[in-house]
Amino acid sequence: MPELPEVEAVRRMLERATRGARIDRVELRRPDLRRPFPPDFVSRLTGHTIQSISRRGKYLLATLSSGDTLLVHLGMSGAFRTERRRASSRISPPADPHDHVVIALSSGVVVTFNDPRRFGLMDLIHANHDHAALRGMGPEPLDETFDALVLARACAGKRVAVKVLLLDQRLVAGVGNIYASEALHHAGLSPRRRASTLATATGTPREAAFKLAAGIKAVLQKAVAANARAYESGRFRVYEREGKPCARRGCRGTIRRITQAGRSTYFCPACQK
DNA sequence: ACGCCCACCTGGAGGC
DNA sequence: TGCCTCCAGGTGGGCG
Repeated sequence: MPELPEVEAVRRMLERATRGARIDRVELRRPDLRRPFPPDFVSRLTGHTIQSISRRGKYLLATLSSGDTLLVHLGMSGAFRTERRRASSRISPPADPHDHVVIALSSGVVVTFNDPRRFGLMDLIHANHDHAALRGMGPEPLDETFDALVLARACAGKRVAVKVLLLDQRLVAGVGNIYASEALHHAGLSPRRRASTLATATGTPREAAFKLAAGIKAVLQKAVAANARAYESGRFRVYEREGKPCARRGCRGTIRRITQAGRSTYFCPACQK
């Protein structure tokens, strides 16, 4: 469940479950996810302590006592679960064929990474180095560094539909297909609108840029506060609500689904202009 | 640089 | 029951 709010919920869970514990054992059940694990992956994790878990966009970063950072992306279907180690076995049994990585901690907690589609990613970043995946990533949408001005500058001159541009992690980090639709609905903007219409030619924000920046912050903030439980409860305003009435107060529109850049977009033609 | 398309991989849902 | 097609929340490479 991997857009910013879902990744943030995973971060909180992992931080509670792993912080301060030493990695006693790492088991790779296959040689790769989306890409192969680095050759020294297991040895560079084993014996080191997890100091903190942070997040950048949709990436999780575990800072280790060695100075290395474990980088994780959940892809489309990646998930972590944690459990107390069984007294009888050193490591949890291979219950699921998609349990690809099993990490046993000194605390007795076992962390398992499960990912059926295997679009996930794990890599190690050496101390004081950066990583190609994080280079060029846009600002955190919930930081003050992200606002209408930043958004407008990124939109200026772009002919692409604004919804498609929102999926570009170089513009803003962590927005995916669900929250792109939700943010545009919140802002009352059509997903089909050209990105360039949010800014003047020189990148000065128009009214729509203020609305969209606020919409992105509002939907993400709300989802983070709810610990990203909206997906399970189906509590979105437009996402997967094709044919249902628009949830906006006073709007009599019906939610439509269209395809943009090969992905589903949901919106209300009546109140999103 | 930009915008578009496709591939990566598995599983679930729905049609016939 | 089975077989087919389509769809899914992400990313990145390649093409014109």
